[in-house]
Amino acid sequence: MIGVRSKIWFAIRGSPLIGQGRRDLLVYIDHFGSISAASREMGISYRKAWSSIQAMEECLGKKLIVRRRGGRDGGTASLTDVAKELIAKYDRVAGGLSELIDHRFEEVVKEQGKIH
Amino acid sequence: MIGVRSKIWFAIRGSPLIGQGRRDLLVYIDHFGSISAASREMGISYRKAWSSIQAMEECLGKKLIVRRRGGRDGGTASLTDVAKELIAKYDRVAGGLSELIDHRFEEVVKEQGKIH
DNA sequence: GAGCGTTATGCAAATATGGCATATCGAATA
DNA sequence: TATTCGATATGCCATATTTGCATAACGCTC
Repeated sequence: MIGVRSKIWFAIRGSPLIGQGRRDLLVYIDHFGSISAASREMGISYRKAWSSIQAMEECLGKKLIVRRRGGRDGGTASLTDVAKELIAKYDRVAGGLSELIDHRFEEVVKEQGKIH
Repeated sequence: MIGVRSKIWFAIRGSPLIGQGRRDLLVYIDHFGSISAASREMGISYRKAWSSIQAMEECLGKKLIVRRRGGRDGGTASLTDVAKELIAKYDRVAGGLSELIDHRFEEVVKEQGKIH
């Protein structure tokens, strides 16, 4: 019935840089080679994906995506080294945390009380 | 420059029940004896505090605050046992987590890389 | 029953979010 | 060099969420 949820994100001067959703977006772009394919696979609009990338790059002040317009396939996108480093660091900080929190939660909630 | 932030909250059927902000609000109400004094001390509007309480009670289906209107002081508010139990359980799940995350973050960020 | 400060709530303004439509681009192809 | 294609890029608007303002309702005290 009652459950626990959590979010973790990097921020610069209070503005969000990257969280789980944006991290996933970067990974998808890396895998599919374009922003549009990545957003399609994730089930989000291209507009949203593009806005997320824009926000990340503006926040960090560095390019995360190499964009190429034109070509037979219309264009492609790939990650910069900075983006790959960002993903790796985020994963190392956030990794396993939700499992840890879930475990703590089970310990606490299985006790007697008015809340179940 | 770059930092890490996190949130943890309890939810019921996807809708948020309690997070750090609402937890603090309950503690302030317990301490000051009224919703209005609590919101004043927290620097939030009474409207926001009231809405938060409403949302929590509706989500959980149990009363968290005993409200009394009228009287010399205009009215008072205090916590039910359910509210106290909720605070205690939240604290035991969320307690120390931000320190743990901060520690992990320092470990990761102090390494060499393009991101500082 | 008048006064007081609280609880309670409608409503509008401000802000954030998300989708639609369309312009723009440039390598490949003919 | 002109056409084609699918991707990138972006303005605009509808919707949802958040926030604050104003005010009503309450009931104990005096």
